[in-house]
Amino acid sequence: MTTPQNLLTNLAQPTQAFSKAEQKVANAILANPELTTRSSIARLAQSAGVSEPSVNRFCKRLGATGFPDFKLKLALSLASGARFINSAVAEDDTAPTFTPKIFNASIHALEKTRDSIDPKLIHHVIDEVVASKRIYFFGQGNSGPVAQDAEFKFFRFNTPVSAHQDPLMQRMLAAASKPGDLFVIISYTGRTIGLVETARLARDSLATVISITAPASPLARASDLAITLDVGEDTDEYLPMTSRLAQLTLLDVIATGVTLRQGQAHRPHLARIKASLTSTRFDSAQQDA
Amino acid sequence: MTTPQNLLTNLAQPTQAFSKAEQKVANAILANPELTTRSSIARLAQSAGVSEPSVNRFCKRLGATGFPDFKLKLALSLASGARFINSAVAEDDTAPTFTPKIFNASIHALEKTRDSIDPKLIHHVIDEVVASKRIYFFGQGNSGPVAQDAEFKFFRFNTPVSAHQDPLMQRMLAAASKPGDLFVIISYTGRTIGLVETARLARDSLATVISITAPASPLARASDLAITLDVGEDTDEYLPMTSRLAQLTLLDVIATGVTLRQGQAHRPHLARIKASLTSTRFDSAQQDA
DNA sequence: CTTATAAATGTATTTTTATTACATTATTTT
DNA sequence: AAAATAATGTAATAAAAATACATTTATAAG
Repeated sequence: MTTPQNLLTNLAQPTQAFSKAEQKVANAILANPELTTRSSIARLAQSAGVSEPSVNRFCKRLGATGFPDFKLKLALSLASGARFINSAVAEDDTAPTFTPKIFNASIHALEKTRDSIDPKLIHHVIDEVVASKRIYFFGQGNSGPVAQDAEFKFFRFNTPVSAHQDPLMQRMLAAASKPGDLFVIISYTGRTIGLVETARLARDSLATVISITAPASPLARASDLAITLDVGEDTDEYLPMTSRLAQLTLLDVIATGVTLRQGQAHRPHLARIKASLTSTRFDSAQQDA
Repeated sequence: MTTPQNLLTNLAQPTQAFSKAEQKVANAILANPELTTRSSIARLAQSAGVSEPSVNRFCKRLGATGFPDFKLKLALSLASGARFINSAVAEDDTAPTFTPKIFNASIHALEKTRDSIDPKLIHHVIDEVVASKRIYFFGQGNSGPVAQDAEFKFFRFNTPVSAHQDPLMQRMLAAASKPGDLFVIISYTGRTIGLVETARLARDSLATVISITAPASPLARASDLAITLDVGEDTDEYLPMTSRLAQLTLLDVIATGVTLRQGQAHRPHLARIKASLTSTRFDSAQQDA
């Protein structure tokens, strides 16, 4: 997550204090980074119009132990798609250019989330889910569908589960809750007033509240456990979505954890659900997703 | 998307017809692939207990032009997280081990989708969306929340839009449709009987039908335009989800395309929506997602 | 405007690394 | 068991990279 990813972007930055020869090398690499990863030092030196030791020095200056190590890091940096990550969609983009940009932004968000998740917290969350007698998923606006998706996922377990998007219903359920009830509240900002109040109501009734939300937000503070997602810079000013993918994947992680915890015991239950769906299909017993 | 990703997995497969010396090389690499990417051929030969040419031959057998090329491909294969991709979640996994597995599976699915999307098709879809007078998003089961998410995304445009999960409502709307109506039908399998019939009904009424579904499925055939997603091997036998992420991202791509197409004209409309949400927040005008 | 100094770059050499040609050893087939 | 074939290793060669050192170029002080 440190050097490799930024190597290419580093090269391109005009702020870099490169000497003349080094700048030539940087330009030659930037002209065709892909090729550089398969070039010899002699070839690159020639195409840059400098001597071989200059290339070597360039590599060392950028933190590599030598030219081969530099090539390796360059290849890694290319593979991680760093080229696109910071490039927001622009006015003059067309389908072939903005499509990979959006996918890369999503991929990047998932990578970031993956690397920032604390497994111990996940473990605790799974504990709570397994211990609960009833689960409610709450979300408003864009997070509504995420809550609904979670309902489908968790329906597979024997614990009663439901998702709600209506603020009034959420409030009523929270007020009427009791110990053993688990509320999973999803909000990107963690600042939606209704949801924060709902969390407080539920905790007043001694129910458990887990939130999937922004770090240090009011909702995070109002929860027993908060899984905080900082998907970061909204380069994507048009329509934020990456956070939802992170939320969905996170819920999948939790659901998987619960499945593993329950072990073999619940397999028949799953098979029954699957079987109940086959009649609605043309053929193939595969699950709609 | 071909060799690099599979290199490591290839090595590990016992089905591979390796000679004795080659097997030793494979084992030595598998013992520490990360180190191998930075090793010389001599070092690897020694740690494998074979001669240098044996290592070289091994590399060529696996499709590389030589040892350096092999190292490059190996590094790439490591970077893409290939290690985890085919490793399904196992019974004895714990939070620290299955969490990255699930994230990697999702990331892989998005990468695969990104590389398989035809921008021309996206372009056509955007054409249809822009040309439509009314948009309906249909999904059932797990695809229901996806449709709902799409509704939120497309609500930002001036075209009336709604999402429906109820089969009866879907059927009624399709039957009552007219030219200028656009139906976007989301189904992972493309075999849900109700949705396929709905598509036919809509087309009978001269409405346009776009589906996001499986290749060569009944639904794909019943649509005017079909964006087919083959997220592939369901290693993830527990809870399929990767396809939904691909669908969501794809819808985001389309929505972005529409935004770009409409250009500046609709900016005030967006600003109005954003403003209407601020009063429901603790502070910060940020958008819930 | 020179001259000392330091920085940057290149040349030539050495060292390391990878590949090839060929000999030897195992393995299979008849 | 002998011939043929495949597999592997040894030794030589070629390629690549790094180093030491010379030369040039730039910079600053007098």
